[in-house]
Amino acid sequence: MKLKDYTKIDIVFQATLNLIRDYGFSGITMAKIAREANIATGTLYIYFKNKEELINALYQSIERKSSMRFLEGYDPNKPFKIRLKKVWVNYLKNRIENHEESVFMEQYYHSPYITPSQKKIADEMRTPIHEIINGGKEEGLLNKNIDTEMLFSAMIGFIREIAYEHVGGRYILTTERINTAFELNWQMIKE
Amino acid sequence: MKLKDYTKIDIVFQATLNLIRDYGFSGITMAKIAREANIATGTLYIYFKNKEELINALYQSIERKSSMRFLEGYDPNKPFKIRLKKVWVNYLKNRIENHEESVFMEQYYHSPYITPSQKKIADEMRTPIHEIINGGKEEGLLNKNIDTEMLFSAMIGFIREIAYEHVGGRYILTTERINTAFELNWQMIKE
Amino acid sequence: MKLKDYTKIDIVFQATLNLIRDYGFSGITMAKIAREANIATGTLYIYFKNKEELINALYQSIERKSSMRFLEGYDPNKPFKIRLKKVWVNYLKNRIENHEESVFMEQYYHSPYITPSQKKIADEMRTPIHEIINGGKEEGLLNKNIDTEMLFSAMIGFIREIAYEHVGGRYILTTERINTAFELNWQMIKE
Amino acid sequence: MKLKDYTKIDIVFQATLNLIRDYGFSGITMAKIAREANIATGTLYIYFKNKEELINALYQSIERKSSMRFLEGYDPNKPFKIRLKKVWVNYLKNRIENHEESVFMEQYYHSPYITPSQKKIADEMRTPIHEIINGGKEEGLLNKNIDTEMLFSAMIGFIREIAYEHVGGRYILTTERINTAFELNWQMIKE
DNA sequence: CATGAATGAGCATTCATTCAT
DNA sequence: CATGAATGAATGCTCATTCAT
Repeated sequence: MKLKDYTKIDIVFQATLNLIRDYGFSGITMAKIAREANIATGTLYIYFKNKEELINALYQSIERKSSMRFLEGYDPNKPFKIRLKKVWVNYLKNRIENHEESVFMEQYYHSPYITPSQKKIADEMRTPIHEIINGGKEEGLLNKNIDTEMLFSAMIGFIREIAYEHVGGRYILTTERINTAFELNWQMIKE
Repeated sequence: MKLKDYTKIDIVFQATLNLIRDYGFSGITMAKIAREANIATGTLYIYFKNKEELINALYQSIERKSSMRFLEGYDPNKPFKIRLKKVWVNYLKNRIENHEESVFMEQYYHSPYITPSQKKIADEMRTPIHEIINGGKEEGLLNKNIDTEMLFSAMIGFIREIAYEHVGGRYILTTERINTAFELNWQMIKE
Repeated sequence: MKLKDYTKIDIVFQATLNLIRDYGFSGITMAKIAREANIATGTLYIYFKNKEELINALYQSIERKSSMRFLEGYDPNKPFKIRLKKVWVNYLKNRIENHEESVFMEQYYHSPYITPSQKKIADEMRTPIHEIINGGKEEGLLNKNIDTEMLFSAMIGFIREIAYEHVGGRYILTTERINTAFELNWQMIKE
Repeated sequence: MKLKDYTKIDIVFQATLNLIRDYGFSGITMAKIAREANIATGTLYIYFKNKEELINALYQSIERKSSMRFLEGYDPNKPFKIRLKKVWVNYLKNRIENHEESVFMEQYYHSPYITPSQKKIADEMRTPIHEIINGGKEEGLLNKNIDTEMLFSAMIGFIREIAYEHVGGRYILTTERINTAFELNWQMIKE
């Protein structure tokens, strides 16, 4: 018997992301996904009950992968600013190197596919970084008078924006510029 | 010559935005738009050659309207920080009060409907604010060593983020919080 | 505006019956129905929400039509045997002249399309004839010792069977044979 | 040579009948049959070339089995009426106890699966009973003036009808009612 | 033999667009 | 202008059949 080939799932995910990159979220069809993944349409339905489940599974896969990337190389013993910069740069790199995924995530959030429970999970994804910020406040390094949500938004929003500028070719990020950006952000949130 | 009923066009635009808010970009159909606007599907094709043109016209309408909103109450004679805050708050208010429009704009940017020429126009929409920033630099009030694009991103990204948090009900903005946020941003970019 | 053309519904019904006659109940598809009716597939969905509703509407239409045919030319003032023969012959003629409808009805009864409520309605369709039989019992013309259901079955089953034989070309009914058949049935049920 | 596992074929047949009972003729798929029979879809194709052959084989199996059941306990030495009643009751019992088979047979007869040659075989299945009737005529016990086909129809149609009523729960048959029914039929056809 | 993953033609249904009124 | 019925290509999905293991 031919065994289920689970690597096919990743091929399908990548095919879907490619199509979203090229045609947008509303341009994807099961037939296009199958063609891009070099499988038959029917095969898609072996691995996913329907289109909705494919999209949702892709979302969860990306969420899991990017969550892991945020903490890559994170060393809890290093000083706070070093640790924060690590996460900050990881997040920026993730948005740049996996730009299609980021685009997908944002479009998914405003699509009919997302369910309230998944929306909640997406929202909760932020808590690990909130905790890092709170840790910084406790160490007396971050401004305790500013709500964590606001400090978080200041960083996340900035990163998102410069990542988009970079990917769009309007403002290419160099190591120097990345360092500058982080310092700018640091000035903003530090005590 | 009798002019076309432009009010009806606005009704169609609003209907489309409502649907995108409720069902997402990929959930809209010409039939749904017509029903939501209380007209016949055929009537849509009197005002718009096809779906693509409807979407594009909606985009341009929103762009025009929001550009105007940015400079509402802007007084070139006021001091720089006042002027900047005016634009800053206008931008924030626009994102909150016309959230559907903002969602549409971002989804449109990643849809098959946008053309390269419109993408360019969308990108150029940023120049007025760039100019304000450059004015601030010339007055010696903003950090000249930081690229305008970066200062711009720091502001725009932050605003976008807290607007989303507010609309999503996760971090409700009060006048006080808005003031705090602007001051935070100001600390970041000022000389 | 082009008005809804309700004669189209009958054309669709006839097309469906033709297909069931030629390919059987399990051989019908919406595309085939549309082609046979000389309309576009999409048009079917203007008149029927989906395939199930089309089938159900066809069922109800046939039921209504055949109910009417049973009592055609029925004169309540005529003697009982004459009246019974009228209904008996009407039923036989209906099964022969509208054989496709009869085949459809029986297949429908054993299909996934029928709902319990419609099954009940189908069952209740028998009551008018039950009442005629009961009338005959009261007049002392039919055997009171035999359950109405049984007398009913004896007639209906016989008619059904000879109608099938006739349509299948195995035993062609002439007026004489029909008369003989009715007399046979009458001998069976009379007092 | 090892014989194919004929038990498995019977399991498949039973599974198919179950599904037809529950979902109707148009609701059966090879996958459902396989699942109901607790085997893999591929296995079905070891025993049957394709779906059509499976259906046809099921038909022939049922035909063979029910033919045998008609003459169960039939004793050619018994008096005619006893012999006729034996066959009559056997036929009734068969329709009741193997209701799914009966439903299948009738649906099959009006399906795209049946071939003209099989239709002929199905029609010829009636001859044994025709012969019994003719025997009765020769013994002077049945009405010679009535065509054998008509006498046959009067019996078969009646039995079919009361069997359906019984299975449908509308008119439950007891031994007494069965006896009454046979006597009714006998009155109708006897000399 | 047995399995069930893989296939792709075919199905029910939707939807942008046209057209008769 | 306005309508909504009509169209048929396209979509999501199913299913008989094949095939690698």
